[in-house]
Amino acid sequence: MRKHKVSEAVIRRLPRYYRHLTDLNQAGVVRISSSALGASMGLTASQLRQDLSCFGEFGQQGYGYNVDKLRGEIADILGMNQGHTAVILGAGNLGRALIKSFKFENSGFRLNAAFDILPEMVGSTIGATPVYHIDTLEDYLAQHPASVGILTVPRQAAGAMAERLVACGIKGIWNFTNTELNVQNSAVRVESVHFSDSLQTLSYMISEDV
Amino acid sequence: MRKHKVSEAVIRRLPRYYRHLTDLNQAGVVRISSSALGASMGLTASQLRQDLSCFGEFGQQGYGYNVDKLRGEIADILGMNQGHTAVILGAGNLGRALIKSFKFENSGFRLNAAFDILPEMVGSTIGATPVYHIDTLEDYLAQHPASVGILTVPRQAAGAMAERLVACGIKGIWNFTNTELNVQNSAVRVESVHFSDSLQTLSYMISEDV
DNA sequence: TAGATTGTTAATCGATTAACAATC
DNA sequence: TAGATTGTTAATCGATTAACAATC
Repeated sequence: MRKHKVSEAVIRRLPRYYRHLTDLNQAGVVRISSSALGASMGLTASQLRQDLSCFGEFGQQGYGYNVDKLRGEIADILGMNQGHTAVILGAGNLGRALIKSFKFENSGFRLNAAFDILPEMVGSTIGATPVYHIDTLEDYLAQHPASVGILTVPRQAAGAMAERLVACGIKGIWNFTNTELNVQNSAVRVESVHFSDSLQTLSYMISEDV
Repeated sequence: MRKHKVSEAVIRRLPRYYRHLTDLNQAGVVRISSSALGASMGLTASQLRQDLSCFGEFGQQGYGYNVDKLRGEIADILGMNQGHTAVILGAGNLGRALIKSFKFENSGFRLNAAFDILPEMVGSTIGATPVYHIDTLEDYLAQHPASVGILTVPRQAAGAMAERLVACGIKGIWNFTNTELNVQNSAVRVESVHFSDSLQTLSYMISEDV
């Protein structure tokens, strides 16, 4: 499906396309042109067509794109239909918020289990997610392989936990700790959500010139 | 301080520089060259020097950069010393996690208040942050202007809440709702944290070609 | 059919990298 | 002083935009 190496800029726009197409779909819109979709997203029609052309031909001359079909294609491209699974390490405030509120299914994931170290957490259930002791991580993953490990542990624990996940054969790490993880195994992909980077960027944008 | 229009790519690297310099500082490193810092971050020395040159001259030939001084300069550039304040709208799971765990001070912010609609939340205190009823938002902000409004409300409420914040003269919105906010007032900057975009990007990276 | 809109090739623009004189 | 490393100018590379033949 991927014709050649796709640039990161393109990849990071795919989830946005998917989000807008989902909205359009729910609003009952059946077809849309590249110029209409682009305009609503602040992109040129050219860019949108160029982006999609990395993966195939999804439109029809004179008509545009079928919203539902294109949405499905992008879901496929993003790997949302590959039955990915996840485990989360750290059931602190942020971990619990993700477990309780984040819709993993909407991104094609199933959250299998959480791991923590606190006796009062271990053995409990958050939503439908069981919490196990972090000592049992290796045993658990050997039985139930996961695609992604989510890191919501304290900063100091991040490196060690990442290593253990990699050793367990995880494919990707979704990193919420405020560190740059240096994962040796280059087959393992790391995607970080850095709250402070985001807030500081906003800070720059609203600040007075010094 | 800013010589000309600085590209977004450069701006988004600044918080990373700041983070690495903070780590170096805490590790007791006093000076660093552009090539050493670049290498540790996966950037070329050229890029790093080019980036910094947008804002001034912070290094010394034959020596490199003083870690602590450069860290301070970047903090200034990011507006971290401008006494920014924030209020948070929505004290649900994610809102509470941010209130309890996110170190606003480390990014130069003070979180003044939270707003929610639930009777059992209103009047309480989370950490040191008081929770008020959302109906009192306008009154409160008139008394205590805030630089940034943080949106951790449900998706459906996002648009209306954004409008109210803008009407109150907020400068920026830190958006955690899974929507693209269409803020009319172009002076108001929106910075979004889209969890699902991030996870879907990771999904793409770990997925098999279709 | 005529109008609309695609996918793609070529042109432009911007960002990254390389090179080097200046100098600590 | 000699070696190291900066800030900046020029060269390269990549991403975005424009243009257009193909065709629904």
